[in-house]
Amino acid sequence: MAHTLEEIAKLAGVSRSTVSRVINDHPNVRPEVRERVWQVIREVGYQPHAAARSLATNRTQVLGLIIPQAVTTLFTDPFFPHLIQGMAEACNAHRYHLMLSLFTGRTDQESLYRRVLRSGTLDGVVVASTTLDDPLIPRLLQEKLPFVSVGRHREAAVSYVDVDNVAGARQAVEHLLRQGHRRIATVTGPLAMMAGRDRLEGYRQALEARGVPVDDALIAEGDFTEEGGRMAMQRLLPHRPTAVFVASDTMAVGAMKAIKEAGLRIPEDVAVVGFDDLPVASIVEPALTTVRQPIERLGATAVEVLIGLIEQQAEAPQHIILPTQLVIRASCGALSGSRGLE
Amino acid sequence: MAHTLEEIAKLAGVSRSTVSRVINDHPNVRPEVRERVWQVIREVGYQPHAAARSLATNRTQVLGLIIPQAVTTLFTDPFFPHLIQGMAEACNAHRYHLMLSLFTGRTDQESLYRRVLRSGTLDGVVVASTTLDDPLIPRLLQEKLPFVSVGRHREAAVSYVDVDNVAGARQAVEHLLRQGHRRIATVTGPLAMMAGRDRLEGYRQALEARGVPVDDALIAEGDFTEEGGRMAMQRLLPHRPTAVFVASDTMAVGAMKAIKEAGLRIPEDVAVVGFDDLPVASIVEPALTTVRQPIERLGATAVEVLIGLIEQQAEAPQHIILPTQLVIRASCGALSGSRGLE
DNA sequence: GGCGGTTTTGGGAGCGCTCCCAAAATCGCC
DNA sequence: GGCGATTTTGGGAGCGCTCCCAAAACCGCC
Repeated sequence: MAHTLEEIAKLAGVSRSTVSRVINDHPNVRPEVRERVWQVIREVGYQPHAAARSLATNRTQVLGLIIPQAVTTLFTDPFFPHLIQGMAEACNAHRYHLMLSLFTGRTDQESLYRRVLRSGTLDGVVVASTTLDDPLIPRLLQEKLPFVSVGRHREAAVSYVDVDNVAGARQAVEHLLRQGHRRIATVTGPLAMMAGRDRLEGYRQALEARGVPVDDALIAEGDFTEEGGRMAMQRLLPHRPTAVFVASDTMAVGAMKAIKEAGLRIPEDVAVVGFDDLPVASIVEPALTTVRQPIERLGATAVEVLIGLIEQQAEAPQHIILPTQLVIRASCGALSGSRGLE
Repeated sequence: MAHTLEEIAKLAGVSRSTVSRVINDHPNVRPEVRERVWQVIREVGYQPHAAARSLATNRTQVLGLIIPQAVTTLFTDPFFPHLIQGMAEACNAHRYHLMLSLFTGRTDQESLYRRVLRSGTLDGVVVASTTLDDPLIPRLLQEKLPFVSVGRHREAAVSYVDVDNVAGARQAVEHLLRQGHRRIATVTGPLAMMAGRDRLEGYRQALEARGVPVDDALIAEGDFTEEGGRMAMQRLLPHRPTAVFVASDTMAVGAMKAIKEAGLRIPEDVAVVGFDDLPVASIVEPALTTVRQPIERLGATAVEVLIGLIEQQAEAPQHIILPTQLVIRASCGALSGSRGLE
C-alpha cells in the first residue's frame, strides 16, 4: 500500500518540507526530528513516488542503453550481454536504473528516438555500436541530453569510452610476426564502424613496422557475425595466408570453420588470432588466441562517466581508452589448454 | 527544447483538455480540430512528459525484468540475452520500455526490491530464474504489482510462461534409448529450481516408460554453469555411462570437456544431448544434439501476457507452455555437420 | 529581558499532465 | 424559432513531490 510524503509528515508530526529535507539529506533539521522521521519511514516502508520526484526535479535516476542496429544481428553477439552486465552493476552501485532501448529496424527508428529522447524518461544515455553515419549522435547533441559513446568517435564534443583497438590489433599481428608468419591476412570488422577501422589500422601498423608490405588481397571485410567471418575467410583462403587476424571472436569462430572446411589445420596450416576474449574463445577447438578487451569494465566506465556528466554538469567531453591484453591459446603459439598472457 | 501540452494548446488555439483528448485518442473532438492539433504537434516535435503522465495516470509504460540471482553466475549464461531480445522486441511493438533489474548479491536485495517495486516506476515485471524459496514472488503477490514468471511455478495464483521441460527432457532421453543406450546418465540443473526438477522428471519418465531402472549413481546435480557441468560429469564418469542428458547447453559444454579430458570420444564412448539450442551448440566439436527451446518467444510471450494483465486487469492467472523440439547433431545420432530435426 | 543573528520549520505554489463537470455549441425535430 | 437531446469544449483541481520565502524558534551576548 503506497504512502505519500504527506502521510509520513502527519505520522511524524512535521511538515511535508521537513520530510523532504530528511529523505534528501538536507541540512537544517534537528537530529531528533530527523531520527523521528526516519523511524516512521522504516516502520511504514515508505518509498518516494518516482514520477512525482522526477516532475519536480527534472531527474529520473534512469540511464538508457541505446543499441541502434537491428537486434537480430548484433544483440546475439556475446559482446553486449557482457557490456550490459558491467553497466547494470555500475547502475546498481550508484542507485540508477538501466533501461534498454533496442531498435529493430529503420522504420520505427524516428518515432522511437523521439519517444526515448524527448519524454523526460532518461537522465542520460550510453550509445553502443553506432556506424559513422548514424544520425543518433548528432540527434543527441541537438537534444542536449547527456550521453557517452561506447566506441571512439571522431567528434571532439562526444564523450566516449573504448579499448585501444589499434594497439590491441597491433599486438595480435606482432604475435603472428614473432611466430615467423609473413603472409598474414585479416578479417576486418565493418569499416563503417570506428572499431572496424581501428583494428585494421593496428594490423597495418604492425606489418609496416616490420617492413612487411600490406597486400590488399589479404584483407576481407566481415560484419561481426560468425557467418560473415566464415564467408570473409573463404575469400581469403585462395590467397594462401599462413595466419589470420580476425577482428572479433565471433567472426573468428566462423573463420575457423572455413579453414577446417577447406581441409586445413589450425594452427599448423593457418594460425588464427581473434579479438574480444569472449567465453567462446576457450570453447572452440583449438582454443583461440585472442585480444582480451575488458567488456564489463567498458560498460561500468561508460556508466560512471555518464553519471559524472549528469551530476557534475561537466562541460568538457571525456575520452577514456582502456588497455587490451593478448591471451595466447592453441590457435596460435601455445600448447593445447594453456592460457598464456603476454 | 521541450514543449508543454499547454503550449501546444495555445499554438493550436484550443484548451489543454482538447489537446489531451487528441493525443490520447478520445472521442468527442471535431475532426478539423483534431487535425489542427496534430499538425502543431508534428511541426513542434512535441512529446508528452512521461513523469507528468505517470503521476496523473498511475501508469509508466515501463516493464521490468528482474533476475534475482547474482549476475556473475547467471547473466553470462547465453539464455538471458536471448530472453531479453525477445522481450525487448515485444516491448517495442507495444510501446513499452524495458528496464533491467539485476541483483548483485543478497546484501542489497531488500533495498533494491523496495526501490524497484514501490516507487511507481514499473507497470509490471517479468521475473526470471527464481529458486523455489526466493522471497521475491510472495513479495510481488503482496505488493499487488502485476507480474509474470518465466518458469513454471507451483502457486496457482502465479502467471507463468515456460517451455515443456518434462516433455523436452523425455524426448532427449528417448532419442538416446532409440540409439540403443541403456546406461544413460544425467547432469541436472539446480534442483532448487523448477526447471532443474522438471528436466530430471522427464529423464525419469523416459527411462521408466522403457522399463529401464533409474540408477541414482547416474544422476549428478549441476548449477547451469559450464564449470558446474564439467564437475558433475567428472563425478558421473567413474560409473561408466554410455550416454548423458545434460540439462543445459552451457553445462553440456563443460561435460564434453570432462569427457575429452578423460580420453573418451564423443559420441562413440559417451553420447551427449543438451538442452536449449544456444549458438554454442553448433560451435562445439562435435556439434551438440540438444532440445531447442524458443527462448526469444518465451520472452516475447511473457511480455504479452504481462501487458494483458496490466491493461485488461485480468484476474485469472495464465499458464502458457511452449513446445520444445529435438535438434540432432553429431554429439549423438547424426553425421558431422548435419542438422536434423525430429 | 531585549536584541541581533542564525537555525529550523511550515505552507504556498509549481512541475506537466489527466479527468471531471459545467457551460457552450450543435443537431434534429416539431 | 424553440425545445430537448447530444456533442464539444474549457477551466479547476488533483496526482506526489521539491523549492522558496516568510515566520517562528533558538542561541549568545550585553
